Amino acid sequence: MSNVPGKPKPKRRSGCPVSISLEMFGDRWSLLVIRDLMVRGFRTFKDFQESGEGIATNILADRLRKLEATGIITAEVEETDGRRVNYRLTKKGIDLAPVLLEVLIWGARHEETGAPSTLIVNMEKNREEFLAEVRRRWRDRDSTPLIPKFGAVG
Amino acid sequence: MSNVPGKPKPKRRSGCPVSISLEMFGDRWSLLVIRDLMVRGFRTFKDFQESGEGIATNILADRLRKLEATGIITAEVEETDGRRVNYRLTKKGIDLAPVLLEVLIWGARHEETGAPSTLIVNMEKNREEFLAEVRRRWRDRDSTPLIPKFGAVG
DNA sequence: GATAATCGCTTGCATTTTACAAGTGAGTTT
DNA sequence: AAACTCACTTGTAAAATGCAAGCGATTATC
Repeated sequence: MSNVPGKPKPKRRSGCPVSISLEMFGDRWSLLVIRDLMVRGFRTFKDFQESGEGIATNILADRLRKLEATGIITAEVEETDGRRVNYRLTKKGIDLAPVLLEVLIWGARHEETGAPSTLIVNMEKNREEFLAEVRRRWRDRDSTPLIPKFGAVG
Repeated sequence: MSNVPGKPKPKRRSGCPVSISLEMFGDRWSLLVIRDLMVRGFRTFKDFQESGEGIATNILADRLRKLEATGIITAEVEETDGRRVNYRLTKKGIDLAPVLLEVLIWGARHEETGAPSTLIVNMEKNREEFLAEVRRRWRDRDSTPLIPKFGAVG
């Protein structure tokens, strides 16, 4: 399964894990979709559309397709309603929880965000606890929101 | 220093720290520049150009400008050579180390990368130690590379 | 059982961003 | 002062994004 020499197929910029990761979710939207699946209990296309960030439907469809292609999420039609497609994080996807948590902490610390500082301080102090809860909810398919939709800044 | 009410300046998509963070470095290149400043000892425009990832010079110039504008890096002309501009991470910039580390670990775990697995396992086990070294090097302005340039996959 | 909603998209088009190649000007070396 | 290095800028084509509208397959309502 290794690259046979002479095959000019290197679509990757480099072998660096950071670079390879960024090729999968290094854009303005992918991590937001993952965030919503992870801590807001989103499951459907419509959920994302109405998330308030204002993602265009074609971009959303494109991102969902790509995230599925890279094995970060799965998509399956709901049994009880054939219109609905349920998106879920895979193990690979839920493993992005530490990344998301660090991004969240960094943003909250260095920018004026809508997140209450007490909540952030709490998450910083109890990183592992927070991550454990995220993972538990994923295992249990528990879709009740863990983190609220932060309001506007100020 | 707070936003005066009535000013219609909300260019931000939402108050979520993740969203705000992504507006600053959520693209294919910014985190690579930060990575190179952080663990490869890069300092100049030319360093980035030759990093092997193949960033175009206009994009690089744009990213450096934006990262400076958001306070993640600083740029100053070298005293001993007026042609050279030295880029450095600010405190805000070095605080992205945990984000980068988690992205690195995730990529190495879930994709076939050029990073030796022993190195990754080691970093996973000693996250804090690794971060402490990154911070020490930043404080001391120690530019010797901490992590090598990973080769192609395979 | 026809009609109207809902859901998850797709399509067309204008705008923005990116990629690629070449060039420029300030500063330095020879 | 000629050649060279460095950090960009400029022009142009290609690709990605944003926006509005539409569409086909369900499902709910009358």
